[in-house]
Amino acid sequence: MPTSADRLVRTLSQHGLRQTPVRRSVLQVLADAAFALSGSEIEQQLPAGTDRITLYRTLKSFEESGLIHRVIDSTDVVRYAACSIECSAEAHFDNHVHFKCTICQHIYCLNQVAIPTVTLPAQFQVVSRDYLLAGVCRECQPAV
Amino acid sequence: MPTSADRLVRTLSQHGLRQTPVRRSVLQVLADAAFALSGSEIEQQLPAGTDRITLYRTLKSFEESGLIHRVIDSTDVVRYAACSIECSAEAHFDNHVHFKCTICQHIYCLNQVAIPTVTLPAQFQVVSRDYLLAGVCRECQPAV
DNA sequence: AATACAAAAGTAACAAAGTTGCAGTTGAGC
DNA sequence: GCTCAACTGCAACTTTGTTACTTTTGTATT
Ligand SMILES: [Mn+2]
Ligand SMILES: [Mn+2]
Ligand SMILES: [Zn+2]
Ligand SMILES: [Zn+2]
Repeated sequence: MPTSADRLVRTLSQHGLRQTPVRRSVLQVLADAAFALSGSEIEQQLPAGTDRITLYRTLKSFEESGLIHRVIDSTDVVRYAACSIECSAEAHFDNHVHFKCTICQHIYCLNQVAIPTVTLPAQFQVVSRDYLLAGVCRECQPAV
Repeated sequence: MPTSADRLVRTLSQHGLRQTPVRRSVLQVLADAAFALSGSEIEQQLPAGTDRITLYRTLKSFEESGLIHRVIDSTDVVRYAACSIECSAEAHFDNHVHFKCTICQHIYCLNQVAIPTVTLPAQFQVVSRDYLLAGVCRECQPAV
């Protein structure tokens, strides 16, 4: 059976990326994360001394290669989550809704909830969609 | 008939905000804007010498008072647009879709297009929604 | 296994965006 | 016209991200 490390190696090579310690660590962190993470949140979970600039470059190439996707927020902080299906450098298929809890601040990928479409005024040509909900998550509901 | 300046004064006082030169200028800029503007874009349109810190504080209180709303983006830049209907400190009613053109980078408020709702897994309680489309706008369509 | 080379990492310097603390100024109600 | 909380202006700082350049390394080839 393939180990977790095997899977990392395969994912990187399938997307044409070289195997390096930083890349394996970053991918591991994002694959294990239950929520979308910001640059500094990822940095905190990496081996001490990992270079911040290299991290940003890694996130950029992961996003371009279709390993991760950006999760937007009503703040100025960009977060990332691992893509769950077969995204590639050619196209992302992350057509799902995101949910941000206003209590714990966690951002969930609701992979099972597709973004509904809208009808637009003529002449607007849509290429991608983002749908962000804010509210109170499962964990933060007041006790019944 | 009420002038543009009269309207600014009324809007500020209706939301319980004091009349100051900076506030009038910032509100004017956002009311005149066809697109959502970032902090520095607003700054460029203000009288020279207007303090950047005061601008940020003004945007914060305008947002809290319901004069303007945040427009999110897939970048780390926060933009603002004037609220079109009667939002207040108690509640915003900006339930419309936004559209970002990948050519001209302008972000339109599609005030006439309501955000469609989605059905969520149990226990997620929704408080607000954001819906951002990206693509090519009217102005940037290739010639026919 | 050694070689070659592009890709990635590391380092430093920098820039943009936003925040905090505090002193001074002013709008609006009395 | 006083009064004072609200607002402004300034300095210093933090966080996030970028650019330019040199060194190291992963991988394909011999
Ligand atoms: Mn997601
Ligand atoms: Mn809007
Ligand atoms: Zn929560
Ligand atoms: Zn355009």
